[in-house]
Amino acid sequence: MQKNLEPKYNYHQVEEGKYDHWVKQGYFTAGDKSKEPFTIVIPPPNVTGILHIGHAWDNALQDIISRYKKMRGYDMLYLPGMDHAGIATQAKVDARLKSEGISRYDIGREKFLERAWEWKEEYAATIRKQWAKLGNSLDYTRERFTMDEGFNDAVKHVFVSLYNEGLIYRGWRIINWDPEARTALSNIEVYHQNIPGKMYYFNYKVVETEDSFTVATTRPETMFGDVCVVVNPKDERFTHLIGKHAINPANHMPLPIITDEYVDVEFGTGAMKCTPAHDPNDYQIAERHGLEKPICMNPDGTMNALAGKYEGMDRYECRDKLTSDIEAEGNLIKIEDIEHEVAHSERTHCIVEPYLSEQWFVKMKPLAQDVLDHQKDPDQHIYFYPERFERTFEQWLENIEDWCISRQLWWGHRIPAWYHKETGEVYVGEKEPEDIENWTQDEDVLDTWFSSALWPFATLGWPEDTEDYERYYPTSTMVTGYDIIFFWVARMAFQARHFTKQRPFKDVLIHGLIRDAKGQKMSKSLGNGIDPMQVIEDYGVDALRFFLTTNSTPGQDMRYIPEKVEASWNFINKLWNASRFVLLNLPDDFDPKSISFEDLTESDIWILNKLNETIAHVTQNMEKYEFALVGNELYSFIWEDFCNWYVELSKASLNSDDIKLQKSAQGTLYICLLNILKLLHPFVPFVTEEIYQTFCHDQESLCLESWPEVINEVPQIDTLSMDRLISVIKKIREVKIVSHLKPSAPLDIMIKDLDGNALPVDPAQANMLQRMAKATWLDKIEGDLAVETVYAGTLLIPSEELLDKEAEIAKLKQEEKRLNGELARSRGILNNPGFLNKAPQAKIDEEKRKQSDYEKQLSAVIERLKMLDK
RNA sequence: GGAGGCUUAGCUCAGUUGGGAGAGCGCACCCUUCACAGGGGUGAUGUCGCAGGUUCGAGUCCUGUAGCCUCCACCA
Repeated sequence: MQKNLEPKYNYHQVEEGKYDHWVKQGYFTAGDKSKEPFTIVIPPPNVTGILHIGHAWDNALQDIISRYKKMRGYDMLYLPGMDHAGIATQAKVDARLKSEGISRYDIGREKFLERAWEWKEEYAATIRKQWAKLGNSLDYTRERFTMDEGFNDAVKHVFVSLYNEGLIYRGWRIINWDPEARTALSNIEVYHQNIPGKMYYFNYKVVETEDSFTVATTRPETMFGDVCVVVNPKDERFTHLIGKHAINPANHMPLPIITDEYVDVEFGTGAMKCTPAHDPNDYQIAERHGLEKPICMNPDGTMNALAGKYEGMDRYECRDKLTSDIEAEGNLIKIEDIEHEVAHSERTHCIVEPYLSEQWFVKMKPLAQDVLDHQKDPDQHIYFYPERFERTFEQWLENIEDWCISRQLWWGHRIPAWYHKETGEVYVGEKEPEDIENWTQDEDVLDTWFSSALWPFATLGWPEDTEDYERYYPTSTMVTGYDIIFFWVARMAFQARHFTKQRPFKDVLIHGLIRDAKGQKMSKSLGNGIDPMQVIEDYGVDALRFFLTTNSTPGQDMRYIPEKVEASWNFINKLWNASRFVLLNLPDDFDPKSISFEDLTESDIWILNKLNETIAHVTQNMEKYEFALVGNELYSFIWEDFCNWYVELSKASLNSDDIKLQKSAQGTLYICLLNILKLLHPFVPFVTEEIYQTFCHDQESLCLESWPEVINEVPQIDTLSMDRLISVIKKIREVKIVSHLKPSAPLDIMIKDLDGNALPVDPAQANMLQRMAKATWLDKIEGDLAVETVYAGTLLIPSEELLDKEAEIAKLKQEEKRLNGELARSRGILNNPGFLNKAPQAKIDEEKRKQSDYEKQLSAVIERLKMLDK
């Protein structure tokens, strides 16, 4: 059944058709009840567009864990799905409508939603294609969407329950208002950016006296919503004015002058204007003093009737006009250029307006506290990798404020609240009121993250008590970026805690952001984004996956560097060629069952021990999500130990006439390759499957193989003698270069230990020396091309005729210097009573051995130098 | 104003309980029958940001400090 691999690694050909086949065969479908479940839910991508390279990274990590766990014998569920992404998708659909010359208001809510669903279907199809390209081992029989029927029920259930428990309420609060999207935002949907601005100083005249004083503001347009002027009660500069009134320079209305501890005497002029409807601090002051909270702006950021002649003007236009009008009246004192932190909308990037409005909120303190309390329970603790993000997570929960969950959008879960048309009574329920004609439903929808927060359990059928929910929940590992710990991870944590009484996942593996080669964040405006589909086109998906998952440590950002993707490609190419070598050297009737561990050569045993070591280390690090370490170890085992050493060494056996030698090399090559394929499969599933299919295999697919375990039949050896051989070979190569000999020039050698005794070389070793270094072993030095090597040291002595004397002396001097340095260090330690008293005995012995080796090597070097001096 | 990360070879980064500084790429020189020239071989290159401390011993632990970066935070 055996066939050979194509001479060239062609990733297009290798990847072709495999994924569809895997899906069709049901390899990714969970449900084997005989096994223990392991669950990963995909962080649902937004249906706003296509996947970017950050998704490719995120998914590659999940897929590696999934494939690994499946091989480890788990009933693996990797659950796919997508997020409706309320505000983002609505903006995209709006833009599409705009390109057709219409607005959503022209077509109305129903029609708009139809268009949004069209959009969703279109992009969902694209995303599925991209998942396929990436090779994600997703169970499509369980795919979910945050607005599918079951999910809608879950959302309603959660909303109604929290409302009935008093954990959701509706009220007037200062919220972040996005005037462009015309919706409320939660605190974490805004970001603060330091931008240049101006501080305006205005003259306020006092009504009752001839006094006047200065008030500073950055937002003059809000002066139409001012209700008072506030000073600190302890501020003696203003004591005589307290209780009097000042004229608002904007509208000439008198404002009471009051006191409040909040005012900072040091800041500004010490006198602060108070706009309760447009500033959260001012709102607090107004609450304390029982003041009105007039709103002076419209939802679109224009001024309302309160602004008088400025009504209808944009907020910034009003700011300028008003300022010049005040200046004309002689009440502008100065304008200062300043830099300040201003809140911007994450979505539209416009400046967010603190705005008094009636919204729905989740009362967060008790929910957050519940999570924090359970972090103390090891069985309910959510473990972050790396651990430091636990602090980020917990500190955020400790300082949490109520969550504004209503959004003035159409695309999303409509709030299940109705208002009675006559009585104004509020009804909240999963089903609409029976006498629906008397009620009006709340126009708003819920924050997207309100539904995303239910993802790990609602996707499994909750609130129904389904079989999947019973079996696969709580989930095992969540993989996501540090940028959405607050948006998503924390919210899943408290919703899960509250509704399922469990943590939503045991582990959270955090990764960073992927940046461009210069370290800049990828963004549309910079045009420095990398399309993963293009990378796959250029290098193949396996190279992309290997690059993405082995080049960074957990939680750390990574740069996209094309040369590193190329390096990954080269590695895969190396694997391909090594596999070709193995296949070319296995006989047609090769039977893995005939492999015997009885007649292995020293080099066979050496590489199999290396393999065992690799299996053990890789498995340990896979469990710790240390994929970069795994990558490094596999890379050096495969390229260095297996390809550069063992494959070359094996040629001696393969080409010999001894059937036993041939067989043991063949068996060893087979075992190594099979295990290499298994170890690499989670990282590079396509190429490993292609190779696996090409030679004798037990399973119909590598996807069904089990993870390698340490092979106990391999004889344990001290690898010292192979290491000795390797160091001798390296030395011979070195002396040939120093002596300007061709690598292929034959050389006779004698090997001595440090005490000058000739070491025996067995026929196998002689064979290897012949093969790897074109050297033969001699009983004694004779002829022109003879060298002797001193093992365990680094000295290799070519005969005089061979060598470049100058170069040899220079090299020996350098060696002498190094050895003296090492000896000084070694003696220093061994003369230190502290070391002798406190260090472990093994360390002391090791150091003594080193010292004696150094001494022997040094005397050999010195002796050699003396000889050359003659 | 809080919190965290980074600083190791020319570049990008590893370095898992403290015990002789690593990889990839790049660089120099050599090598094309025998899996692979997108390959093989040999080699050069580091005051591990700086200063203290703990320790017999610190790239690794502690304290301080500089530079770069990120997150959180309501200062008019």
